[in-house]
Amino acid sequence: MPKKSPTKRERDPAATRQRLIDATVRLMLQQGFSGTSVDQICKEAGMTKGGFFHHFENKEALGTAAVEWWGRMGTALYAEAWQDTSVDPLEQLHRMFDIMAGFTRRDDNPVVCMVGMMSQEMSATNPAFQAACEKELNLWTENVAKLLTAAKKRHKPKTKFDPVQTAWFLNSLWQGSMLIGKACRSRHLIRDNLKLARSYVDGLFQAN
Amino acid sequence: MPKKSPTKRERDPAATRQRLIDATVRLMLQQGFSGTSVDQICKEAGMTKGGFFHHFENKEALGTAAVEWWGRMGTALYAEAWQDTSVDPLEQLHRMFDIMAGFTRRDDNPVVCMVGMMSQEMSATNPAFQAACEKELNLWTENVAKLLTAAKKRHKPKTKFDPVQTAWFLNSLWQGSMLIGKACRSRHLIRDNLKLARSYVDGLFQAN
DNA sequence: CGTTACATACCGACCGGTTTGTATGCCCAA
DNA sequence: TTGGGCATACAAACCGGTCGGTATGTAACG
Repeated sequence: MPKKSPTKRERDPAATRQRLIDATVRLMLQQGFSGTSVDQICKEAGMTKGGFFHHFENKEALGTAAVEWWGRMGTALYAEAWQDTSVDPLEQLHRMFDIMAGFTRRDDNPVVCMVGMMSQEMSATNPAFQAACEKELNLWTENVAKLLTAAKKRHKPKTKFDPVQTAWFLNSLWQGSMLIGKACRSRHLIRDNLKLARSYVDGLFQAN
Repeated sequence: MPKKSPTKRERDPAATRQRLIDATVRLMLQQGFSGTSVDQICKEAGMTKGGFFHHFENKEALGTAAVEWWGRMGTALYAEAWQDTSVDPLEQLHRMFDIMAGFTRRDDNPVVCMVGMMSQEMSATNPAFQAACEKELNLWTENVAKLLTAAKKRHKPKTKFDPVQTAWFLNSLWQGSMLIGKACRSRHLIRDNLKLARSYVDGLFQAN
């Protein structure tokens, strides 16, 4: 936060560190973890190798930092839907679906999840990445499960269902949608799946 | 199918090629594509670099061959459910879910899909891989869509639904289940999702 | 049938370039 | 002046891919 010299190049280690993470996220979403080199990351961040290894012990540390940052950014994006407990929890879920559908309308970057990518590529061999990904996936699921539980209290469920199990169901569907959307180069497919997911959730409860 | 020498045959190029593909699949399921080196593949297949590049133009060619082989193996595994058109198509779908659930009970290797992994890791940068993965995912969806269409004729649908769209929904759910199952090291989760998927499909049609 | 000529299958050393990571020193703010 | 932020230079392993060579199977020809 200290800003002193207006002209000279600023030394802001926290910002530099974040620049490295941003660059990593940008590159990893495109090429995966193994496919992205430290040199490339440094270049993207306007930094040299020496500077990089000053901030991160190794490439793996950067990877976990990137996953954690992705998780924080994600919860921030979903916050609008998750945090406003004044509205009907079912409405909160609807808002969440709207946010997810909104991702498909942003042309700036593809609809992908770094956690999902990292899981597929690395979690079988790298325990640190596996744990980091599991944590983020758990977080998402917990939030959705909470909403489902709350919705269950407000609305009579049409049939019995377990909120946690259903939340994992929705998370899986979401991750799989992004996966297939990427392979088939189709945002439309993702949107269709979200529609079906929405009506699936609605169908859990009785009308009105 | 040329079969000449009845005795032991040292040189069997087709088998050698397959050995390389098998080794690739085995390693890639664990470490991904970029994470697996040609040297490693050769060692796993009991082969040398020179021999390898006699059979495949480059690493990418091997990758696409592996994806194609995975697709063929997959359709062979699902064949029992997909091909027996004598039974009720809804029953065919049930059998398919049983086959999928069966994957979670085989302790020999984790419940993962090479196409899904390849999609996440490579399809954004490598058009050949992207096309290969898209093709295999399309195949799976087409088969499921066919069954749903047939089921629609035999049973009255409870509400309107598009078989193709629903097939993509199920494919996404399946891929996402394997993804999350890997990250969370849980076969149980996959099984739960399959159960929900099964009742989702059942719920599309009227009872009886 | 036997020899020769050639194509195919495979080997393993090697190449240029890239990888992650280290050692060291400059530069600027406190 | 001192210590943290960052750059330069370099190391050592590893990468995909090439190349010369060898072993083996096959077909033509006498």
